[in-house]
Amino acid sequence: MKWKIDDIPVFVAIVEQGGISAASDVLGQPKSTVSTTLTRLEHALGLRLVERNSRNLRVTEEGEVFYRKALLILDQVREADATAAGMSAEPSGRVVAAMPPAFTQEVVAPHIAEFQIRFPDVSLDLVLTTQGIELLRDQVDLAVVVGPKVDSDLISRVLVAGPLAWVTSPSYASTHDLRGGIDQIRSHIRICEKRYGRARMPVRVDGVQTQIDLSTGVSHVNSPLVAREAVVNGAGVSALPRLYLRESLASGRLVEAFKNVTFDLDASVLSVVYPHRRLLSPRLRVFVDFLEEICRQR
Amino acid sequence: MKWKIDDIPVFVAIVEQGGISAASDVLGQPKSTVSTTLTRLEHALGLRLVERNSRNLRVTEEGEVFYRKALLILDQVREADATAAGMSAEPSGRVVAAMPPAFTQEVVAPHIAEFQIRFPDVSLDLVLTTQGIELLRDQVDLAVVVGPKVDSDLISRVLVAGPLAWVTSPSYASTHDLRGGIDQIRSHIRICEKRYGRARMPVRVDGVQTQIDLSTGVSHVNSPLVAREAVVNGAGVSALPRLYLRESLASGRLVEAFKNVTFDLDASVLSVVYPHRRLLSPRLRVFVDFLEEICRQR
DNA sequence: AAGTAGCGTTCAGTTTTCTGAACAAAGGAA
DNA sequence: TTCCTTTGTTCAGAAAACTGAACGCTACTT
Repeated sequence: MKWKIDDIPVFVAIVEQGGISAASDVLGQPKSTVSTTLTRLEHALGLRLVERNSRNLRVTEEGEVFYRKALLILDQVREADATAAGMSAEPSGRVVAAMPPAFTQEVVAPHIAEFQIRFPDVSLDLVLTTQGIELLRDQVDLAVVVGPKVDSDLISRVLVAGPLAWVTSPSYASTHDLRGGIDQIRSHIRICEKRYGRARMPVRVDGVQTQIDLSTGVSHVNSPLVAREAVVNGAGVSALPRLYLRESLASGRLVEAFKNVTFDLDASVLSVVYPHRRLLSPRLRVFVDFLEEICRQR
Repeated sequence: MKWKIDDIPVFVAIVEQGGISAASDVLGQPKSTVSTTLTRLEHALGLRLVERNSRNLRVTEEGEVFYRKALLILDQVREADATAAGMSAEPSGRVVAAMPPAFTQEVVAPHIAEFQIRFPDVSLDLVLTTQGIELLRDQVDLAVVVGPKVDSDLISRVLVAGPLAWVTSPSYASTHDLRGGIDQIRSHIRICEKRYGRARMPVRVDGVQTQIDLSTGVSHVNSPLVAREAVVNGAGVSALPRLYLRESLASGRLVEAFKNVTFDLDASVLSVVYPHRRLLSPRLRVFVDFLEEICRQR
């Protein structure tokens, strides 16, 4: 096929307007462009579509037949254009998001209903994952990941950045002496999240930089919620992101401990990563905004 | 609408082949062209159609929707292309031809049935006219005209070129002395076609160039058939194109006279004129060929 | 861990298309 | 018959698109 589909609207305009000058007015193109376009189409098709001189124009029989076919093409083109316009104008469709289980259960789940009310045409496909995510390979739209992700291709926006807090159950606190130096403090820590379970975890004790061993003899789990439940049930003291502690502290199920032992800022960071800032579809944009909003509220 | 319809086949190939390199192989285009074309389409639509890196490609949800619309466009494009290919390959449709009445009745009419058998999909619309023809103004495809028509725009092919012949009825010849000089000859000419009715019609008498007055005292008519019938019925001698004399001479209804008085060659010329040599539709081409053939046979 | 093949993207030079200006032609008005 | 207006066409310069070459990246192989 040697003809250009983009010549179709020009040909249709010539036929319908009855002339090249009139067609150029309607198309908003110079008449030399319109004239040359018609000539090119006729040569590519090997058909004389229009007989014309400076005063008369006559659509040939072949031109009439091709014109009707051209109208069908334009019908479909307008349909596609309208569909594309609709897609880029309002949020609809499915968002596939990979997120950590704890974050999803504790932070996102309570707000899903409200998101659905606001954006009825957007469906969520939430993929709880504990492995590293690659958007393209894993065929997901976006991901919430631990850390301030920096990637040359991806856009990263920090959702949560804050310190950890030491917590224990009231009963544990009332039956144990939580005072003392680093060694005494260390003896109370029996479980913590795996990501913090380092042999030399940097902390400040009374403002003085030091390190604490959260590796040897401390149980690890890759879920802040499980660590939290263990502590609620008497498993000593643990350091957890404040993100997951709001309700437990408010209800008194947990109490803060070791207030003189603090972590550096941003020990607990979660980011949302997605491929582009430009041409981000409306539904992705609103979901990212939604995640930012619910994290800001905590 | 800011996107190019010609980008559609490229987009469809990328989706169906699952990659830009594979699509470029199928399309026969450089991969830089394919890559740039996709990028341009996405920006024009304001939609990310395809997520991709050097190893993975994923069609977005918007891309899937637009792809289905694109398939509908391509369906119509293929339909139009096939229709155009059919039109340029075999003769069909209507030919509108303006021709002189005598020529049509005497030369063309006897062969119309045979043309219709050979080209069943071609219909003829024969316009008998005695006025000058302008193809575009009069909305006709071609015309048979008197003379070796030369026009900057039109193609002209001579159908008939030959001398006139002097004829009379046998009874006239047997009751009149047709011998003598130019003046005696002149006295027998009482009717001729208007186009030859000139005061100084060049002829050769016994090979010697001279002129004969066919204007004064000679009846004129713009039909060779009417002049012929008049002569058959005793109206003296007339000069007529051989084109119209074949049956009459063969049957003995007319006999030749003044064999020593001849006209210059090409006194009687008919040409077919049509707009173009290139891009001549098949049905016009076969009709022109048909006219040439039936004239050649006479 | 290092090397390799093949992917998609980008850039600068080449090619193609677009178009303003000028021209020839047609038809209407004077 | 002459003049004028508006048409469609053509050409040369400008603008846009194409593309070969080079590059960075990814995943597989050694």
